[in-house]
Amino acid sequence: MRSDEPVGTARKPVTPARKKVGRPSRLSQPAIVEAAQRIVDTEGDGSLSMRRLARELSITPMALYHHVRDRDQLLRLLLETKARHQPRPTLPDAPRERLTAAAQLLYDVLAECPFLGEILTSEELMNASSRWVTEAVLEAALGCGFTLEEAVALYRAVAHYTGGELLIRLTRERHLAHLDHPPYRSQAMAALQPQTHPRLTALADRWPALTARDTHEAGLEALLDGFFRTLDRSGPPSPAPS
Amino acid sequence: MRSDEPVGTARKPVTPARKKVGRPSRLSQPAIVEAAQRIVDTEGDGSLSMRRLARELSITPMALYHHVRDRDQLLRLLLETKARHQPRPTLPDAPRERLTAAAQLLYDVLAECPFLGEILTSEELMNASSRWVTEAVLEAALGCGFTLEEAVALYRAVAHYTGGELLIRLTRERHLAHLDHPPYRSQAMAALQPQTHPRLTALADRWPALTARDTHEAGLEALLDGFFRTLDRSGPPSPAPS
DNA sequence: ACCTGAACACCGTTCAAGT
DNA sequence: ACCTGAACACCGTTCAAGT
Repeated sequence: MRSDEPVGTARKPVTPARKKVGRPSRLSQPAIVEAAQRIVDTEGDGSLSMRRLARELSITPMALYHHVRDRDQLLRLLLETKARHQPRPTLPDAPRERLTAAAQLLYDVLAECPFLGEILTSEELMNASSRWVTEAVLEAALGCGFTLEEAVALYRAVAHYTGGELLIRLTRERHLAHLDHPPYRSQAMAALQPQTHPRLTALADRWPALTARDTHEAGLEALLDGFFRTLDRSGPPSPAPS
Repeated sequence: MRSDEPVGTARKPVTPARKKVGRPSRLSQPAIVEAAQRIVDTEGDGSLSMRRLARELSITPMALYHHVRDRDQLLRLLLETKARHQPRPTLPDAPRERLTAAAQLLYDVLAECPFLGEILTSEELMNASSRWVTEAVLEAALGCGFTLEEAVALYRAVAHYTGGELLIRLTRERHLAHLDHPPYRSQAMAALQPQTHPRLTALADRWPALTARDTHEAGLEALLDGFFRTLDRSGPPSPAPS
């Protein structure tokens, strides 16, 4: 609920406490964002076009451009609004657990945004995501004893890992949904020659089961573990052997 | 060069050793893919549309659909061709170094594909990427003593991390290229309140420098380190404490 | 079998004009 | 200031017809 970020300002958001009481000029940035969210929820993010959105609001497509610079800005607005209204759980106090929870939070927040792939096509993940999640991860990392540089590097690694996982999973699900011909993977797997791809062919029939498992948490844990190893090395004595 | 995968088959690739000598019916899947690659190289992947491609080949857009099922297949074809022709360096023999090199290879191969984001919108990274890279990572992981399950989990974590990094970096660069208004990040950063976002505001001016650094290898190393830690725990005695 | 032409159902955005 | 209408320059793809 707190008004946390600007983002808006196509020209001027204005909204001067309402005109009087009559018609508050109908259109407003929040109203647009809300309508956009409605479309995404009911028809999927593939249906969210400026024209479709205008139709939803019963206005001309061009009217939108008075409250929003372009489609990119609309998508960012959408993600930020979502992130702002996301519940903010209290994180554990123990440093290591706090960091894990904060990193997991990034996943949870971003997972709410099926149009994430489109955002990525227009800006970085960190900008797109809500700043409070970033803040939580940095804070937790510093609390673990990482330096500023290390904390930022850690944040970025977590963001890349998380973003990659989500993008791949989301698009995979979307794709499988409306598919008539058998998934491309089956064909590709079936055509592998054992002599050039021994492990893949050996794995072929178990691959679907193996990749269906949710390994996000395990991978995240490994990633954080790896960063903690560098901490252990530099933290105690021993001035780095090699 | 070796013909490694099928992928093709819109209806039938045919190409019956050439008609005789006259005109080999002009259009062919390889020719289409090559033209597409030319467009991507010279005009960027944003320009690669079926219509633009048809213009490049001086044919009707619809003629393409005789050799390629749809735009999705064309993109996959493009990535596979690229991956197939990519040099295949000999990896080090030492297991750990071999795994690191194989994982790095995934990055190198995928980095060659600016249209990667579009592929992701249509299939998984592993399918899209060349199978030989996957094979190399699995082989290296097994050589390190991981089980099949662990090796697949490791591969997936590496793929997600790599995919996320590349997607974010690629789209960031593309975006910065044609940008008139100041990047969104500056605005967003400038508007942060110190009381709610103390570390981010403290970092604000150093952020560009910190995020410009290439931290891919460090993060990858950390991720692999983390997986090796689980190995150390289960490998020697001690039947898992908790 | 391979290709064309016309059409369908869309896009994001600019520009000039209305109130 | 806020919105409309018409237009520009595109998309991917289907369908019926030509050779």
